Amino acid sequence: MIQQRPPVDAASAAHDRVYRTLRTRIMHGEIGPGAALTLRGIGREFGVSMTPAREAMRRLVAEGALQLSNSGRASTPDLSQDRIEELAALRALLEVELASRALPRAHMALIERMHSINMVIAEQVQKRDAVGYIRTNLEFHRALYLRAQAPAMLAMAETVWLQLGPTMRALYGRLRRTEAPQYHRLILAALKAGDEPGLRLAVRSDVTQGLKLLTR
Amino acid sequence: MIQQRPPVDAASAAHDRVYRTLRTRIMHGEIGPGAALTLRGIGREFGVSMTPAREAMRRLVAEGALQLSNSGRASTPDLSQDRIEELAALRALLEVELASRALPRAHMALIERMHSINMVIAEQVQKRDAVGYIRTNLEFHRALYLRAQAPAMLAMAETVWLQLGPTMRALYGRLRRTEAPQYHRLILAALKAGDEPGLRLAVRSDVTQGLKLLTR
DNA sequence: CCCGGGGTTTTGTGATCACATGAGGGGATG
DNA sequence: CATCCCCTCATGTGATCACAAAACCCCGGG
Repeated sequence: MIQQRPPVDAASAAHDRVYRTLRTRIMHGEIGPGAALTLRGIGREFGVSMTPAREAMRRLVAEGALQLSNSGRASTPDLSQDRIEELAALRALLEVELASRALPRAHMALIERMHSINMVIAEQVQKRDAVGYIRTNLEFHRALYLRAQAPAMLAMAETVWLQLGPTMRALYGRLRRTEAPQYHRLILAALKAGDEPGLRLAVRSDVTQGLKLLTR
Repeated sequence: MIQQRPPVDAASAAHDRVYRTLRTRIMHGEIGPGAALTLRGIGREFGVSMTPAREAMRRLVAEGALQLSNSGRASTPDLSQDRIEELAALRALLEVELASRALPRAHMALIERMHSINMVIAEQVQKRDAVGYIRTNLEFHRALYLRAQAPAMLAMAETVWLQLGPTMRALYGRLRRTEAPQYHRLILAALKAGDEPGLRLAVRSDVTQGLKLLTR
């Protein structure tokens, strides 16, 4: 067989490329809940052998982005009601803290950038673009949390997003809304005012609102 | 080569056995910060090839139990001061919530079990058994948090424990204490009294006390 | 005594293969 | 028409190998 040897420049390793692509796909809700993934299928799609595909899959399983059946088959998780509520509670816990830590460092440039991101969200809601909505919504939150200077905490929050990805797709897919999330405006207002209690409440409301639509 | 085929009974898969063993070792502080691990070394120790060793290592890296150098070498993390403080804050955030959720379900049998675990901790402090101390201390906390019925949250807390494992070893190794942690008594008292604010404060104090010894 | 250079060894990455097992489908039987 | 069984195929697991690069070591020069 032809053995080509691409450079192993850390970030360009095959397993890492596969991992990042799949991770983004799952986090953004491009894959619905319960979808199955196979090692040879992934390998075929990315033009690699089973080895890097397996490493990427293991990593995603470790982060909760994929579930393993008792026979080793991997699929995106189909979360129970309890699990969804628990993950929403985790989002609230982590993101309220992140927002709180970011508040003193949130200058006008950041707020303006978040505002423009929110405009994009409004467009995507109009266009019924569920994946774009999820991606841009996460971008909105991440822009704020990056200012918290708390990488471990942000990583944990992203892990929760990852676990909720496929479920969020199912949620927003059936959602019939025509305007951007109301709580984003509250978040922006609290940031401008330097109002920490208001910010905490607005973030908590924003991250738990989606859940409400699933439980009823 | 001799190809022996052990049963693949899910939990008995080689990569899983390697993973669980290493995870326990790291979480309990049996490995100091900055220790390097090699795929062939792990394979040799567990009598397996590089393949399951690699999967176990990747999984541990994904959970933050191991760091990857820019050339792919794995080692236990040597945490910066900021990182330690952040992880301590995460412990506080998660474990206070877990304790709070466990409180209504904490009956007398649990409290007695936690009390007896605390006795073991006192013994291990006497014997200067750092690893035993860490292990039993985690057992104390886990016994309580299991009652919270929040598996995702507990998993996150354990991930934080895992990242702090090697550092905890370094910490308790240099610690010269002769009695069990004072805040455990406060936790037990608050549990008996059903005092939620007291419990939250006691847990927060307990998980952040160790940090204080590192920062001064 | 310190520092750099070159050769050797170790190490991670990815491909390929053998094997056992679980899943899926088709046909026979009630 | 439903149900169960068997056969086939697909899939995960683990071993082994080739290769490139990083790490290490030892020695010579300053």
